[in-house]
Amino acid sequence: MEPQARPRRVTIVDVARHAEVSTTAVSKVLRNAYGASPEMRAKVRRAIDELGYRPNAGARGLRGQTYTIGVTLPDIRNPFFPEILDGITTSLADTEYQVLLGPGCNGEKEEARVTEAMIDRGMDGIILVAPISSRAHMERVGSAVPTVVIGRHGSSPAYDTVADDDVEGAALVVGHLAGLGHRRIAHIEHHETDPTRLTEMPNARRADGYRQAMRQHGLEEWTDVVSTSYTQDGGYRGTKELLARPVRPTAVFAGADIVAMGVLEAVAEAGLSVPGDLSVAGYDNTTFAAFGPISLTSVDQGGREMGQNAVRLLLERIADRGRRSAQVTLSPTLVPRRSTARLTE
Amino acid sequence: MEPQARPRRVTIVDVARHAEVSTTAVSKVLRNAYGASPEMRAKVRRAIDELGYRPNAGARGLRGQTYTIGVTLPDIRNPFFPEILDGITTSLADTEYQVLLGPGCNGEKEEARVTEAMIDRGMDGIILVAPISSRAHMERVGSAVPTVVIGRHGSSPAYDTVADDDVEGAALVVGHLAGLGHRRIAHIEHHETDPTRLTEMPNARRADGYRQAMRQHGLEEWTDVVSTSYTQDGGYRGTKELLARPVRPTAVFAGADIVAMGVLEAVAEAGLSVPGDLSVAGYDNTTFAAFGPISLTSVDQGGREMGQNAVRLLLERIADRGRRSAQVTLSPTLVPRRSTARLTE
DNA sequence: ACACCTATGGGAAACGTTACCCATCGGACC
DNA sequence: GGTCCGATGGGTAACGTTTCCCATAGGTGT
Repeated sequence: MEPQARPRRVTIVDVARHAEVSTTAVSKVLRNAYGASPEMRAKVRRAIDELGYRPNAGARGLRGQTYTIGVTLPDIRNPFFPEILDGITTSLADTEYQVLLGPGCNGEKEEARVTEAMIDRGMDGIILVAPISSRAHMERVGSAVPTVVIGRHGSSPAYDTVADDDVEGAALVVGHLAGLGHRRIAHIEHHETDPTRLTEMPNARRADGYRQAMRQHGLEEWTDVVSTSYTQDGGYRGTKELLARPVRPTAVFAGADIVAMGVLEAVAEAGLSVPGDLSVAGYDNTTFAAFGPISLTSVDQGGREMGQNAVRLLLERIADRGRRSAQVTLSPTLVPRRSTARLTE
Repeated sequence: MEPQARPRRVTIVDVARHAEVSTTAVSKVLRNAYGASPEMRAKVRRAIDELGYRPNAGARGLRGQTYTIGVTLPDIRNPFFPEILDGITTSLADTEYQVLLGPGCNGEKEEARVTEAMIDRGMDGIILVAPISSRAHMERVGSAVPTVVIGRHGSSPAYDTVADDDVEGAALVVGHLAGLGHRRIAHIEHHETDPTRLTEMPNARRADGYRQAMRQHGLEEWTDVVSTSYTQDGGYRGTKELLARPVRPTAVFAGADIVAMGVLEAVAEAGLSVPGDLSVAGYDNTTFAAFGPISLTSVDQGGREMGQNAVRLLLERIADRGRRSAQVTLSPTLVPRRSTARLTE
């Protein structure tokens, strides 16, 4: 016996027929639009329930909205992003909108593919989390669809931004370490050359903030920056380099928790201990940092708040595409843990 | 100055006009369909490039496919899932399909919301990763859209499955620990009561495999299962309970790496050491397990292969919806690391 | 020279929904 | 009693694409 023909999905026409009204009426009820009496609404809703009708998003998108928000993440492995995502999904939980994520895109080309795909699929809004795309590309996205960029500085009329104050975050770490008596505080940064990225990318701001803070604490002569990348391997390589210095640093400020993971790995491999031989601090306050046996001092960006703010801005912009673009900056906080300790020498 | 009216997106009609052919012809070229001469194809492709045309997925979906594959994950924080995802995206990289992820859904209701949303959005296929939904719900999804379920046993005509042999995986762990001289090997499982889930869920199979293996190694009298959940907190609570036993186990088999994280946390808190006082093994071989300072013995399920197999099955089923459902089972392998050691007493 | 086939191109009707606009019906107001 | 207005309901043309089918042209075989 052949599997019988798939039953056609129930459409707005079926609902209209069943409720003995027009499709227009059903559409009005669905969208809570003006021009439907309470009795009408009740009748239509009953028909919808009885038939188990669900609107086809593609067809809706052809005329109006798809009720879908796209979110891109650069790397699904980075434990910071789930926080942001939580903020986004909880803010959107009791709206009609549905969140869909792009698969982790680790290159500029992949990121472009995903954003294009989202535009093609008629997303009502897009949230780019820590994108690496060029400003021009983000503006193209923003001019096609309401867009909010998380974790990128620099304002554009084409999109809104939400970011933390990375300079302040770096200052918190340096201040904390200096307060513990450290002077030789090194920093591992993500290498960056492109001039606009040097202004906009958080990693560049953190490195700047580190340099400024070292100066302010009179530690300029100990400024020591290793340029690798914001990955575990980058932290590993950077630490190898630092440990080979004639005079070793006593503390390392890793630009991200994921970098700190590499630092801890290299330190363990060298037979040294944290914080005994080296204090280590990260950035992002991921679940990894909070994990007991690791207990990494880190900077909390307030991922949930970032997500919530992004949603707020996005919904505002969906409601009024003409409004001026906004930039939200959040203050980071330091979360001291056991990976940093007073210098005892 | 008001922002000028958004330029209408270029459509197939624009392309047809620009290439001086019919829209039908353009459509044929887009889909590599029969009935277009090489010259026609060239002409149309040139027009597409010149105009920067991109097909509207929603409109396509109304008649044919949307070229979109939906993937649901139960928890974006679990570091096992990125492996599977990598397998999926690389397998799909040079096809026309685009992957979109549902946001982490930690409950049966959330999972249903996401799967429904994906069906509404006309996904051509859906991959459910480690779903917690009832079998009935999965069959509903499978009968609406080609579906592959990863990490769930039990066959259904409505969908294909890909899973590892959890009984064998548990046996690998027990065999490894027994080989190191351990006898009091405890297991932390995810609590399960629903009868069909007891057959289908990997956690239940692992617990079964543990019991069987203990018996086969003549260690039945030491069988000790603590029932919490597959979360970090579950591991923490389970370990607390185990450490309070009059006679403590010398080894713990955590049903998942995320559970092992909780185990390590509780052990550290109790001032004990791993593997000195307690050997710990996990399951999933996540990046966390591979992390040097942790170095957790774990079972590798071959996440990438799972993802690749799922895509293969899904594409087959999209091509032929009538074909019989298939079940793929992969063999797990043990990855011994420093968290397990020979018993020295 | 004729019928017949194949290759190529296009016209037009879907697909499911929304937006625009018009029709109708009471009741309020002068 | 006539006019006007607000509330309610529906008809219909989009939206951008694919699919079904028909038309034409040129070649092949007899």
